[in-house]
Amino acid sequence: MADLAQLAGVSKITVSRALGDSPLVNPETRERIQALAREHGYKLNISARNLRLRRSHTVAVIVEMKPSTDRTMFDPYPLVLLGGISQELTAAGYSVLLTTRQGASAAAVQAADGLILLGQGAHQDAVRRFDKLNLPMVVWGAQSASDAHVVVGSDNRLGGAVVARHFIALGRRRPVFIGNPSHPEIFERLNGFIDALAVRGIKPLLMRRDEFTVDSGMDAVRSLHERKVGFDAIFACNDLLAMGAIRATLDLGRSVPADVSVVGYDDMPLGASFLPPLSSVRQDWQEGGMLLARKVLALIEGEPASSECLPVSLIVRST
Amino acid sequence: MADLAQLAGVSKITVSRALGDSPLVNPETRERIQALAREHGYKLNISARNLRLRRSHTVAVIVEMKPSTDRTMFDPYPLVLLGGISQELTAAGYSVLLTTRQGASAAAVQAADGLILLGQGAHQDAVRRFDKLNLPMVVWGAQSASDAHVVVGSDNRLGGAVVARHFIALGRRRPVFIGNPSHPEIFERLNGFIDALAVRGIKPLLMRRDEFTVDSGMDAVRSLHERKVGFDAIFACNDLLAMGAIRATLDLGRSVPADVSVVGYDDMPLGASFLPPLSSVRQDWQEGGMLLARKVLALIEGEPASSECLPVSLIVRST
DNA sequence: GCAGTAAATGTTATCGGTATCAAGATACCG
DNA sequence: CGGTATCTTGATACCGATAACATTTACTGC
Repeated sequence: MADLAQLAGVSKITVSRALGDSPLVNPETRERIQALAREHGYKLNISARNLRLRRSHTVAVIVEMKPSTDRTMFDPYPLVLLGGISQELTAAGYSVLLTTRQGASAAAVQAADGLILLGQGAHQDAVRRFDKLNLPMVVWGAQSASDAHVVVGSDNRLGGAVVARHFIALGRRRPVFIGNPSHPEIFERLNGFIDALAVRGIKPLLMRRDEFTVDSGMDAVRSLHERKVGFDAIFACNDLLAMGAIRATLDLGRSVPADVSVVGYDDMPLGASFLPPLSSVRQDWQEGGMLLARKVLALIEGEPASSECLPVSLIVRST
Repeated sequence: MADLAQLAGVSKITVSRALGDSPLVNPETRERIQALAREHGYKLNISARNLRLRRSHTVAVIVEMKPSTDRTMFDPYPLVLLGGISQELTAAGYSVLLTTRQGASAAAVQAADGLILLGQGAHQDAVRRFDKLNLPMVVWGAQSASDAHVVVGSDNRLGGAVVARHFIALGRRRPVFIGNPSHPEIFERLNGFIDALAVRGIKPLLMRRDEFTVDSGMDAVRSLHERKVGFDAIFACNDLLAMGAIRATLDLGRSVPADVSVVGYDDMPLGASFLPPLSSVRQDWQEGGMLLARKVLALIEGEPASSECLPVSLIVRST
């Protein structure tokens, strides 16, 4: 910048102002300097600017990424969140620093202006850990009573309830829940499910399954059959599990949806093409991501931001 | 840091060295200073360090993200690339700055030490654009003759050839290719397919389909049927297309694989659970990501790095 | 006892921008 | 014509770290 100043015959600060489109500089001077900058391929040193402004215009997004078949944030679906976040932050002139839990100690995270945490961890441990950084922070996941921070998530409790009511309307009496309720989100779905069924005095059966795969879903239904447990409705907390459950049910010679109703969760694109087309609870990840981004930005600007729960909708197809 | 220095009764530079575990400071002093730093919650200012060291320890990853049903880098599968990249960079103490094409003008990208470009764009336009930044750059995608930069990609040509040989071994005579060859990678697959078939004097039929979805695959096969075109093998350049193709084929009353062989691409997890279990070409995205990361790191360190082509393997299941 | 060496710490300059305040030039007012 | 407001530009300091070189201290061997 000093060189550029000399070339233009002005001072550094004038160059700085010219490049920043400050109204303080004479339009002619500005044009001249900007032209010179382009011509010489001048590029601003972002680190220097960050230092001076005490702002990095960067938000760190921390994902939980375990190399396992367990439900990870790097699985296809929650990732759309990232798309929403990225879109919104970019529009506001911010950058996204992508980090994993392990890598979050990497220096650059500290330089971020804000933090978005995807998945608060089994026991909020992640939340506590990053709270120490003392940065504006927004968390994606299930809300809990004791939240000191801003949480954005979809209404898992409602998701469970909607499915329960659907089953009730169909006259189902022996519903089964398949999934792993040790994930806070899943736990909420289960609770919503249970509570809404309780209104009619129905108690669902919990089939705990840790893996969110087709095979796991098939296995769950086979296991029900072996144990000679009757059931006429299945709420799988993920579409893959639902697909597996449907397949196993059909294999057992029972009809879906005549004998057994099945509803999945996430409404993944493939679900509509599944045979039979899968009914599922849809949550708008994209919108969730955008909301997360807007909330951090607000916090960064010193404005208040509140937790928020996104609605979900039941997509009824053929199961 | 100045405050910390005063607290410890030493100079700033000693603090800097102590926190950096420099062997130049007395171990006792170091301990004392580090303890003080922890106690007072001191955090290094990364921007200042970046400025001084002229290094950000950050690599920008630029993805192509269009909000469309077209094959985007934000689709589930290529995203595993990001996992590999992230893992490797994190291990090396680097951070990942995630950017989209549009957002790549965002300041922070310039501060990166290196660039990873996922998808070089229809006509290498993206490559040229980011070349101007004059940063160490590595590109994921298909190699072309005129590459001035480092390209890492899986061997799409081999992928096509492997499928062709598979069909030949099965005695197939009328193969069809479904996909959109305007993507460089797909174009390579098609070429490998064509060339390997040519050895036996077989010419495949190209069914151009722009969307990589189940519906699109079904549509392709129906269209073949309507036009009364005979076929006994289908190579779909993506698993979803393959699934759709299989479904439509079965709907037409023909058997898979007795009448028609079908092979997909990507070997997505769901493929194995599909009915019938899908044969597919597998590429190791994770490994690709790690390789990309290692190459940029090498370039950043001033070491040479060469383009590389990852092997693929045909997973034969039941189709 | 003293030169010589190693260990520990300090002084100063610097990375490349921007905020603050000051100042010169020009226009406008009564 | 002095005084004030506006426009444009500049000098200086500063953001918070580290590199290079300087200095002090302790210890060694003869």
